[in-house]
Amino acid sequence: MAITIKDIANKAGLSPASVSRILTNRGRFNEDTAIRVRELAHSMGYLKNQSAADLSQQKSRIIGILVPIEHTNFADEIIKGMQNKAHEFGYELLITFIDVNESQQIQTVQSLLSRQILAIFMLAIDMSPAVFKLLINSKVQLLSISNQLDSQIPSISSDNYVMMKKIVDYLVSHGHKKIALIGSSSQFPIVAQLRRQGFIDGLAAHGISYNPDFIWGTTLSYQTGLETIKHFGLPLPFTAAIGSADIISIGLLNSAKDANLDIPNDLSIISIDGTELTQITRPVLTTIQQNFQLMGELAITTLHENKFTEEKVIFTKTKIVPGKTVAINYESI
Amino acid sequence: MAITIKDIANKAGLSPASVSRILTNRGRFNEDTAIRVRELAHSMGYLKNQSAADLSQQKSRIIGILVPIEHTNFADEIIKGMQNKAHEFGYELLITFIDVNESQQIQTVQSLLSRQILAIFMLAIDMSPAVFKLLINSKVQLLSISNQLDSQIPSISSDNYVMMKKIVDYLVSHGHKKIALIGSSSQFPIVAQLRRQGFIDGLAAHGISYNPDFIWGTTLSYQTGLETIKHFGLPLPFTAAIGSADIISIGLLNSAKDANLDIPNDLSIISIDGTELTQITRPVLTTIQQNFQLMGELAITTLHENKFTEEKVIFTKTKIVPGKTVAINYESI
DNA sequence: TTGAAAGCGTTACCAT
DNA sequence: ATGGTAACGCTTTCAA
Repeated sequence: MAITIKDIANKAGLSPASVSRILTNRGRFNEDTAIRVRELAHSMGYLKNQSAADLSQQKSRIIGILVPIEHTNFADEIIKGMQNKAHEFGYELLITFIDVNESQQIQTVQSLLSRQILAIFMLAIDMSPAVFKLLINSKVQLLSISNQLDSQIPSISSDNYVMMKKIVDYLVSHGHKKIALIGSSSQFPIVAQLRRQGFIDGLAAHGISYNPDFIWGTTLSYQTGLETIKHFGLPLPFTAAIGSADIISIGLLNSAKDANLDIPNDLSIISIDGTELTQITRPVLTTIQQNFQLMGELAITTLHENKFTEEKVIFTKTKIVPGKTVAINYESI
Repeated sequence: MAITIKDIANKAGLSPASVSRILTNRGRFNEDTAIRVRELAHSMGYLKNQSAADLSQQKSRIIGILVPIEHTNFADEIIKGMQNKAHEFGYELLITFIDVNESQQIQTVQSLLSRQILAIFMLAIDMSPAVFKLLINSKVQLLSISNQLDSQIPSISSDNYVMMKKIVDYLVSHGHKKIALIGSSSQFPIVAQLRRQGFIDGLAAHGISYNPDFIWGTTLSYQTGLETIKHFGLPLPFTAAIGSADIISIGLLNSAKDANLDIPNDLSIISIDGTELTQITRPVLTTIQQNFQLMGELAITTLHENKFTEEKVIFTKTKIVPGKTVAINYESI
């Protein structure tokens, strides 16, 4: 049987109430006895029973994190950012991987909900309607990170529309006019829509009308990148391509190599995300880097400061990190 | 206020005890009333308060997973395997990332321990002594995955000694006699020791005496791989190198490319782990693949069947997956 | 098959 | 500053 507050109270000649106040630093108590109690607790090897505390307080300090099981590597960076701040403010992160199986999703979410969770953060996830309903009804604080969902649910992400315009500006300033967007042609997530619109508007701002065929590929996968060259055939009808995720860009790079293309002279590539994965390719990828770690930190601090009622949509900055995969296109100049 | 068992009991004209028995499928009850109660619970939107249940039972179904924050990507595969089985048996996984900061490690472990956890699984982790002591004293079931610790603690991993001999056999059968081992020269983890010994004994079995200088690199990092060529200088004194982790092998591959070496003709590379990362390089890496997903599944099933008292060390099989980075070394034939 | 009641460990209110 | 005690929601033993 483990040591309880009662045991400490007995040994200290105090009531459980006092010990509780001291150990949680709540309410009034004498600092001298406090020192004694803390000492005692430590020497007796006391460990708080968090279930009892949660039950008593009808709430916990747990934040549930939903991560897609096929998670892109940037999820780790977001979690890292959250972890830093969570530790600082005394939150616990309950990380759960969810897969596409809806019944499993529901079970997972319910098991989170049954612990009087403080909030649920969703990483790059598009919910199925059933799960969505479950979450909405649960009244816990929701937050979508690196993706935007319903406008009701607060989100932290990059401004995908603006980001895409920045990318187009960058490529156009390097002489590119025929540009492809790979991996953002699906209807969901909303991020894909925003990116498409930013892409189209970005081109239009330079007086370039976009070619619908150049928006291709539905999934953010290596395979999508790998199939790009084959899909369009040689010679490629564009001089630059935007990979909607690092793993796509790597696939694209590899398929270009397999087709004996010279990167960046035969094809310029710029990658969205800019995780460390982009540093291990040859040539090193030019990217627009999202600040995932900051997203994670903001998620926690904003929750902690209870700011989600005021700010529904929070953007973090992106920056272009030049690598060796974008060349100047002299032909069009 | 959320719906409780009492609310259901009232509405059903039963006692809380009966409702509890029905909802948990424990003890005896009338199947007809059971159907009614389950129906009622569902329609009222009942959600079990798990903290209360854990408190009452003085235990939980939570398994704590400790993952190094700089985790290699195979951690995801292990977790995936665990997740499958955990779902099947009704366990909850509480995944926590721990970093090198010891005080943070202690806090993390304590927060796990304060939830009457069922077991703690450690992924590729070497504990600091303080944390180790904490865990040992806690009496929870411990398990080390993909690493071996103290012989007291059960582990699931590949047989690193045998694996290394297999690698050596493979390289020798391809005509290599001068072989380097990159990234396993540190004292810890124990895995590194086992690999070194397997390497030395594997060579000895072929009558090759090993060159201590060829065991180089302490960390399992990209950087280690990247610095290998520079460290040894050109021409390389060996014809084949073993990367102790995929990320090392990729670094090695890149530094070889940067030095204008022709892989595999100027240098053969074989990588340990064989995660999907090895498929996105050019040329594709030859690897010895560990079965991480199976490790994860075995972790859960062995716990579930309470077999850890019988079997302390469980090995999963490894297999060589040929890529394009090992060539036959004709010179030595 | 069902119910009453005690108990899990902590917290918080109200007294003192 | 400290103590007594009810309460949190669920489980379990024992009795009916």
